[in-house]
Amino acid sequence: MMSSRIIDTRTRILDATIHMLEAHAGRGVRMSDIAGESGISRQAVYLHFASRSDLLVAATKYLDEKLDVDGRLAPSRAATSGVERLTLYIEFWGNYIPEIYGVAKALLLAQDSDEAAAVAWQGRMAAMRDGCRAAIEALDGDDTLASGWTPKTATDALWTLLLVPNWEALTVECGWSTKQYVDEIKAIARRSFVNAA
Amino acid sequence: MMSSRIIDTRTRILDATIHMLEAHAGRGVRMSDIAGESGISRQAVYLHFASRSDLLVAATKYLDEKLDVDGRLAPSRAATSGVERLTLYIEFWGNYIPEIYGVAKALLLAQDSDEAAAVAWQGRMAAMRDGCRAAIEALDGDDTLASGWTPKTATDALWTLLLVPNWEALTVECGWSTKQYVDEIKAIARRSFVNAA
DNA sequence: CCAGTAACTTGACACAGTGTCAATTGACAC
DNA sequence: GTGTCAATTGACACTGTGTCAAGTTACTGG
Repeated sequence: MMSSRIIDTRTRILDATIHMLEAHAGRGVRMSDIAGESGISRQAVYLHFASRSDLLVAATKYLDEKLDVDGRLAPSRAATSGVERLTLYIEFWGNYIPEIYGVAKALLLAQDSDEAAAVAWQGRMAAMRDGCRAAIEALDGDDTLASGWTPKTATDALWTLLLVPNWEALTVECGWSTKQYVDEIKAIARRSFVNAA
Repeated sequence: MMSSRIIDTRTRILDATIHMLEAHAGRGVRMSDIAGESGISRQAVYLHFASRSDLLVAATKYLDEKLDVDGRLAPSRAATSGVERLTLYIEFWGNYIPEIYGVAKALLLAQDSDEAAAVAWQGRMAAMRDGCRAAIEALDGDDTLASGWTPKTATDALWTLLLVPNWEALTVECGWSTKQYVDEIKAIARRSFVNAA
């Protein structure tokens, strides 16, 4: 079979990409580094991915599948109240970020030179926003959305709160554990978005 | 006097840098673009700044002076209560970000290739953190710091809340006005950090 | 077993951007 | 007028991305 070897190499490149980005926090990883880690020549990478950003985008998609993003989202989707949904969504995302951090950071930094990377990152963040919207709308449906918010503005604010740079600041810079991060963000979100009533 | 022309050119480069970065949101601005905008040759820029990151760092310092960052900080420093200090600091910083956004973003993106840029940005953010700490300590001194926080964790959280990417998300991506941003961040901060008592 | 095909290798090169160097020009100061 | 220093010009080294062409290896199907 011809495709098995193709897929194999492709997968090896993706695994190597993720490994390198994870190890170097997404900074300063070159195509030649990834090729070396994959055990193939630099040029051969281009037989599978058109460009660096193409590879980065594919790596994020691959990671989402590998980490079973849909499976992990199931608990929050099954929540029976708005508050529960909000809590479980933060729980999911807060524990997910550390696993995608390297790739996310690389995509974030590639925005400088590369328009395609910027678009791809925005797309990935739009998906995360859907989860935020669902949680806020669940709150709104329960009449437990704190006063002063519209569903749109509350979604904006929750989405922003959960952005990767915030996780980065609190854990990498301030030395918080992921558990601390999750707990505090939950507390801030509850105080900000959930009506006391 | 010989130094007047030197300073003049240096200043022209800094103004051109800020102008270009502002106009292009900090993305894809090259040394040759800055030189062109300054009306000098690309190589001449290196007579005044050792490297691109050196120029970016100098531009942020120059901007801080030009925008009179100390003068703008005076109101929050003169606050007579912790709550007032918190509010006025958010007011200051929230209105300051849009003016430094281009340069800030460029420095942020330069982190990829450049270690010096990363260090410089962290230094600038450390300065912003001092303002956060002062506000939190003022709250703590008034016994109005919300329960569940230590001064350290509250400073971490407030500092993170005020980071540039959050302003970027809410204004650039979500379409909020700066006034909206300032008001909502104030509300979130008050609900999160100020004791109801 | 042999022919063909597809992945991969190697070496070369184009291109963009940063940073350096040397020789030259031009202005201003003493 | 002569020296000094900013700035110019042209050339070049270096890094990283992306492309191309020619050759090699390995598997596949007749």
